[in-house]
Amino acid sequence: MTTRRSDATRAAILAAARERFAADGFERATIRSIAADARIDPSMVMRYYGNKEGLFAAAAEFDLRLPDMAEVTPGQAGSVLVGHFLQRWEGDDTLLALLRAAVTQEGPAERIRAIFAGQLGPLAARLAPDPAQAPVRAGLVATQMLGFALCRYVLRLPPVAGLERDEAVAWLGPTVQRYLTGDLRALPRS
Amino acid sequence: MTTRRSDATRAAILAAARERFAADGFERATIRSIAADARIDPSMVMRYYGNKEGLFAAAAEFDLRLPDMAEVTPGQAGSVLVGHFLQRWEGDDTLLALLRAAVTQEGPAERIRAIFAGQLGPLAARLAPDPAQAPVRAGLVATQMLGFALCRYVLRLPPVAGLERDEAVAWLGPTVQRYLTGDLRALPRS
DNA sequence: GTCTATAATTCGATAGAC
DNA sequence: GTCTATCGAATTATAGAC
Repeated sequence: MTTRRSDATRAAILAAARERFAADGFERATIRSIAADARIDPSMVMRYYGNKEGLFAAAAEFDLRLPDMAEVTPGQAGSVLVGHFLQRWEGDDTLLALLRAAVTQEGPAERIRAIFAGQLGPLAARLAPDPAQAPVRAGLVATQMLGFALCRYVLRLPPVAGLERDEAVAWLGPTVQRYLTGDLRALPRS
Repeated sequence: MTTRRSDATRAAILAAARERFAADGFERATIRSIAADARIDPSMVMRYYGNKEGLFAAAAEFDLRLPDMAEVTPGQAGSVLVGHFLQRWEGDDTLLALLRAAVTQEGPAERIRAIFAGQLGPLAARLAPDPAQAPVRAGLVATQMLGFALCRYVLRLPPVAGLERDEAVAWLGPTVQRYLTGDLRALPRS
């Protein structure tokens, strides 16, 4: 029994949940509104996912799908990564839902920590001059990428929200590159 | 009548509000809990601030107190600014309250936009090679500083939360420096 | 100024018919 | 599987006594 008759309904619920959680955050997104969007009864949500936290957990499964850096020139890793992040962020509501929820809920915060440590960490470990620095380097990349997403998609700071994608890559790429592979003592030319 | 007998009470309410909003976010921080912390009756909060939004607005007044960069070598602006931000963030709950609330409330989001545009923008205008680029440069600085605060104080990503202040300045300083004064085409050495 | 009492909503969650 | 009805809890906000 790999497929159930209710799979379509469950998928509709998750899609609506991702949209609502992304747009409103965890508290303000209500089970009632999610059910209305999915055109099903609110009690179905409880039946399938137990409670609101269970629904969020199911809706917030996420894979960064980081590109294989084997075919990328080491010096281009920063730009490639920034471009990938922007694409990943704009094509899917999940990261936005996760970010909005993580600010007030411990569960989603832990999920974000797991995603960045578990998926970005290994990439940093392969690129960093000293593998022992990988966690810090991955963390620094997270500060810049999450900060950019925060300002662009959540706070909508006009100058940041208005950047074209290639402008964003041009500005953030070197930053991420330095966090991944740069020497702490090698300061950029002013 | 520049002072009122109720000023002490009002100040106690605002201090408690900042703590609760910073720790719990806008929705989960309740007027009841804030009043309990301030050891006054919940109805006093309504009397003084009208409603929950009015209370938040009063509690979230904030001045970045950016240092006068006149006495700083232009090349040190990034590090000085990063150090100042960290200090400002750790000594006051207001920015944390503002960030947590801004993720789900439009009012606080607008407040953050105003703070960064109105206070960081002018500084960027004086330091940027081309004043026309000042808004974008200030916005980029915001992405890095807010992203760092998000990862360190809200999400508590271990590698970021564990950084010493001077380590943070050493990593972020050059990034902010480049956003403020760097040439887009001058990439840092890898 | 301060407090009690309560109105008015809203929401998560449950019980149970069909 | 689907829906109705509703419970129980929590919250903002108001009215009014003292």
